Parts: sequence; C-alpha cells; structure tokens
Amino acid sequence: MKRRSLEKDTCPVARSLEAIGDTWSVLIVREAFAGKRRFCEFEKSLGVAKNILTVRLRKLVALGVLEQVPAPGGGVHHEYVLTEKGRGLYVVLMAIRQWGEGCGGEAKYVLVDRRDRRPVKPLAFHAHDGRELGAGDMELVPVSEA
Amino acid sequence: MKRRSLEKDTCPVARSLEAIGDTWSVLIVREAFAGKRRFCEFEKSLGVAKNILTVRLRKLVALGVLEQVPAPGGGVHHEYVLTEKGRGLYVVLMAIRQWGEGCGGEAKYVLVDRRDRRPVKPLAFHAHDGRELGAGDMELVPVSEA
DNA sequence: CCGTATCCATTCCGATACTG
DNA sequence: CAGTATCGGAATGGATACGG
Repeated sequence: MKRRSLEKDTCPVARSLEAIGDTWSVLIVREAFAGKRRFCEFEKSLGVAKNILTVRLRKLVALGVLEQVPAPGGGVHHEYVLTEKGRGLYVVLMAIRQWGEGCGGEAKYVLVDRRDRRPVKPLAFHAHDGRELGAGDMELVPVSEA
Repeated sequence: MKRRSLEKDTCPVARSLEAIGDTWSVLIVREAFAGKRRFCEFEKSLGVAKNILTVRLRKLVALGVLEQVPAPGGGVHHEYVLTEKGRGLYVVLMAIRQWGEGCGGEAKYVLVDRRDRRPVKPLAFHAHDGRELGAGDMELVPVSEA
C-alpha cells in the first residue's frame, strides 16, 4: 500500500527523515557542501539519472534545504544553493561521516578549525557543569520530566 | 534497473548511508536507544509490518549495528541490542533530531544527563584549544593538508 | 512471541529519447 | 545545459495467513 508519510510524526527524527531519509538527497546535500551548485555538476559527480535528480532537487527546494538563485553570470540558468536550514545539516553530515570512518575505511578528509587549521575534536555532549558525556551517560526523556 | 550499492563507495558518508540511509533502520536504531529490545516492541512502537521489520533487523545485525543476545530471563527468545558500533550512531541521531527541532515543530523529548537529570548542551565541535566551534567555523580539507 | 511465506499495489531507479 | 516524457524492472511497503 501507500508508503506512510512522516511529515506529521511527532518525533523530530522521523520528520527530519522526510527530508534526509533518502539516500540521494543526502548525497546531493553533501555535494552542495562541497561547492556544487548546478544541475550538471550534481549529475556528473553523483552519476544520478536526470529525472531522479530533478525530483530530488525539487523536493529539497520545497523543503527549504536548497533554494534556486539566478545564475551569477546573469545567464539564463539558475543554481541550487544551500539555505540557512540546509547549512544546518552540516553537523548531521559530519556525524554520519565520522561514524562511517570509525567503522572501517580510512578517512579521506578531516575536519579542521578554520582559524588554526588544526583538526577539531569529535563532537560531544557537555553537561551543565562542563563534564563531557558519552553516549551511555545520557538518555532521552519526555520534556515534562526534565 | 538495479539500485546501486554504496558499499564500495570511497566516501564514508555514502557508505554509512548503506546502513542508515533507510528510514526504517534509523527509526529502529532510535527505538533501540530508547530501550526497545524485542521484536514485538519495535513492531508496536513503529507500527511497521513484521516482514519489513524482520528484514531490517537482519540487515542491522549483518552490518554490526545490532546484535542478537540470548534473552535475559533464559527464555527461548533473544533480544536485539546495540553494539558498540551501533551506539556510535548516537551523535548521528542527535544531530538529526536537533536539526528537525530547529526547523519548526516543538521538541517532545529532551536529552538529559543521567547523573543529574539536567538537560545537556547541544552537540558541538571543539577546537584543540577548547574553543567551541559552530558549523561555519569549520571546513573539510584533504587529510594531507591538515 | 517471533518470525516466515505469499500476494499485491506503490514507488523508485536507471536508461533512453526528446526539447528549448 | 537543464530539464521533460516515458518505460520496464526492481525494490519496497503493507496486509494477511501460517508455523514453531
């Protein structure tokens, strides 16, 4: 039957998946962070079929992750650039990337601090008193209990 | 035609998507973090069809995200628990969750420190000197340049 | 309880051809 | 270049029935 939509789901993870639960969409966002802006650039670097790319780009634009802007050269074409919301996906991409690197396969890229060009520490959570917490130190509870 | 496999992709993001590029898998992992362990628990909380759940659980086990352990009560059933690799997905889930929360829709859950039950600070990157960095403060560069 | 086995509708993906 | 149109095959999702 029809695939269930997650738009109305109360869980923010589920709702996010409506946008990035799809493989091509994530890869397109990754390319966007890598500086790709044009239809043919995405097409070539991802090797995705045009019709699929068209649909995905449209979806990402509709969701506010990408936006179409007029071509810089004043040409007839437009480009796809990340919105503020789309740029917020950076940490998501980095989290996915670091997870993938940690499990076999060597790192091809490393995340560095723009100021001193030195690698940054992997992301982490911090308690209110400054302690650093591992995954096992935290849990998810209803807002009412916090 | 056949859907392309991402297992051999050189990009760690793409490879990770082989495991978590699928909506149900992400939701299952989310439930696992929420303490769900048994087939019927996942089934009920997600409302997913049994056959699909079976396939997804098998895939997650095959990928080393979950593992089957004998039932605690010594019963005939087993349970699905997150492996070390699976627990590494915590930051990914949290990144996705926070992105979803930041874009409309109020939070239903909050992440708290197990020790003092107080909310933890959102995830962040930290430079080598302890400064906290936002997404805009970092960039991805080839390993050779770092 | 924990699956397995079918069945069917829907969706998706890739290829190709075509257009302005 | 940037799509649109169409097509066939594959995968997916859901329902249901059945079994140890």
